[in-house]
Amino acid sequence: MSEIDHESPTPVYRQIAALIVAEIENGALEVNRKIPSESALTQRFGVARETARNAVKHLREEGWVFTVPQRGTYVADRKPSNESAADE
Amino acid sequence: MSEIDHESPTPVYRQIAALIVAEIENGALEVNRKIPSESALTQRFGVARETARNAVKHLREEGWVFTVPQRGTYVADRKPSNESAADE
DNA sequence: TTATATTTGTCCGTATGTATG
DNA sequence: ACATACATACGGACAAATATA
Repeated sequence: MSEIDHESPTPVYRQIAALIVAEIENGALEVNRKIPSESALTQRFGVARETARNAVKHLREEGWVFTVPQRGTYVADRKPSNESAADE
Repeated sequence: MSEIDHESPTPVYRQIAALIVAEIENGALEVNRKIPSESALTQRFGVARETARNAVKHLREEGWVFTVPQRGTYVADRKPSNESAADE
């Protein structure tokens, strides 16, 4: 029951990115919390890993998340913060 | 089984365009859905690719479809709509 | 130390579809 | 009808760092 429409003019990776943004905005994904891993997104949306990576890359470029190599990708805080965070 | 008449005074690309318009109007091709690719039209109507491209171009100019670079050509919506679009 | 699992990083190749010459 | 280029999407593979056992 993927929410992904492969026939849409909107690229699949953009659709996934939009869904994640929605979860960030509605609070399902909190600041400094990990978002689902690439392989998790791959399974959840039934897409190739490259597509999941592309979605995350897009979110990164738009400032929604930041990625820590070999650790994961976390929801970015747009507001000033005094703590490092991103540990778990 | 091509519905194309090469002897007709109507250019082949216009005939193809008309057939696609008919499919849009009878609902076979829905709004925001992809229309057949250029190569698909090429095979289906047994014409050169340039001819297929020309048909699509004609449809675009008449507002029946819109093309998203590197993605495909889609049936346009003539009515005002607050498209979900999947954000930005 | 070793082993395993997870996660991101980085390559390879293939296919489709459009854009252009 | 040909070739090239680019964006998107899929599939696979291996490496490196991290975490746990």
